[in-house]
Amino acid sequence: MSHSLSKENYLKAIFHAAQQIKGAVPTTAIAKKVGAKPSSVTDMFRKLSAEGLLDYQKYKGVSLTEAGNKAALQVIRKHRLWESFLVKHLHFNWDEVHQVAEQLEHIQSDKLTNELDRFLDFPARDPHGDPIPNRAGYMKISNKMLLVDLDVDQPGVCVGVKDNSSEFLQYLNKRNIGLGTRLTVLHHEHFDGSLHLQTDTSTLMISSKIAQNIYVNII
Amino acid sequence: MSHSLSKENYLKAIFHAAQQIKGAVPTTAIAKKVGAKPSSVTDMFRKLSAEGLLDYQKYKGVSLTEAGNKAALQVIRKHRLWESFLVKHLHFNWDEVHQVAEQLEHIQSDKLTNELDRFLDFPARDPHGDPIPNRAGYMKISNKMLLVDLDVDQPGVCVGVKDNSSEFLQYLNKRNIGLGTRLTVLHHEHFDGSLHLQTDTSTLMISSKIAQNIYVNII
DNA sequence: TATAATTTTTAGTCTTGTCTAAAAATTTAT
DNA sequence: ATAAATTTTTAGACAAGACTAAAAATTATA
Repeated sequence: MSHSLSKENYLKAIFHAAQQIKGAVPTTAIAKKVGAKPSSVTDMFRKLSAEGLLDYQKYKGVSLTEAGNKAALQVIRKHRLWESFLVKHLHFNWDEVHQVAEQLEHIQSDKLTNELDRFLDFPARDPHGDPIPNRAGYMKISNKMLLVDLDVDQPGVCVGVKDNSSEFLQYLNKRNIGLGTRLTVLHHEHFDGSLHLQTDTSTLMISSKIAQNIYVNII
Repeated sequence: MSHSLSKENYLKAIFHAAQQIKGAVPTTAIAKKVGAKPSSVTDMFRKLSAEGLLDYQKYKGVSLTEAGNKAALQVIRKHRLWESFLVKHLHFNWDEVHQVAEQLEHIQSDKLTNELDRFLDFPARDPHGDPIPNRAGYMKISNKMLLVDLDVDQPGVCVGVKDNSSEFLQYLNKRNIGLGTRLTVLHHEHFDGSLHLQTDTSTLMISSKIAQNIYVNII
């Protein structure tokens, strides 16, 4: 019932990739996510497939079986709970938690995970706004949209980010954008796609690339 | 500066063994502790020696270098801090923490370790009464003694255990013996070495073997 | 102090997870 | 529809950490 660190990383990567892509997840997509060569990924696809965690068809790609999906969600649950703990109790910033949570997510102890969940008072979301699966593996999907798709003059609130890299998060820190920040798009620049924003405290300009990595909900 | 999980386990095992034995630590002692065959231990001795963490002399055994000692203490620090966290905040009993702490002690993040230490308010001892090294690796040695060596009618207080196995700790739970329990030896049975004890709430009899695994301080 | 018993090391093998280089399949472009 | 480009797989190798079996060194015994 328990999988190696490496296998858990593959399952997690496949889970995340499957949410962005339509059909089966191709070898190269996972190679990029886990930082391995495609040939290594093929090997691992075969192993996980033999364990009943993946459906794998040569040259087509993979998808998670129900068992694989469940395993991936448990890893994601742990990752997000630990991130929450680090920010809430250990003075970590949202741009510092990822690297440590990548380690902590592999600790095997149901009691630890569930007690941590209780200790944090069963948080619904992690410090990046991502939903935390409950102990049954259930995670509600939210109907958030990308800032770049928000209509002009339609007020929104930042509820998450697509890119969790510390570079991106630190950029947002500098611009005073975080979870809960209210934003209104004042103007879309046709020429380069950049956006002029109004926040509660100031106006600012951000590039289209940035706006493609910020999730908002309409208020 | 950072070592593999397996290497950290060897360093820790050597540290603990060195405290019980006089001179160099022999291959077999470590084989037992880490659960590996002596030939594997020899291999690892060589590797750690090449990294400057051990002094190794063929057929003689090993001792920790200053670097090795420091590395071992950092692992022990993390182990004991995590045990403290599990008991204090996550409803773990002292007989349940070891297995999980064995995993958590390998997480690499100085910020995590030091913030955890602060969060716990810089505890001096873990749930078994063992001292926790500070961030500089300094750990004060205590002048505790074994219960079996306590004089008759000399009141003492339980300050730790030598055997951390859950079997032993659960045995103590059943007998209502824990950290802080006050004990007085009423009588030493000559025939089998067993002890008759007086606690605050009752009198009980324990075997010599048990008394050899309980540390006490004189009150 | 020889000889026996034990401990330690050596030599060779295995598994996991990775790699490179080359072959095969698929997709894209002409 | 065929050639070119890309993706994926195969084949063979390697490092870490462990194992078994056998050899060598040490320690204990008679």
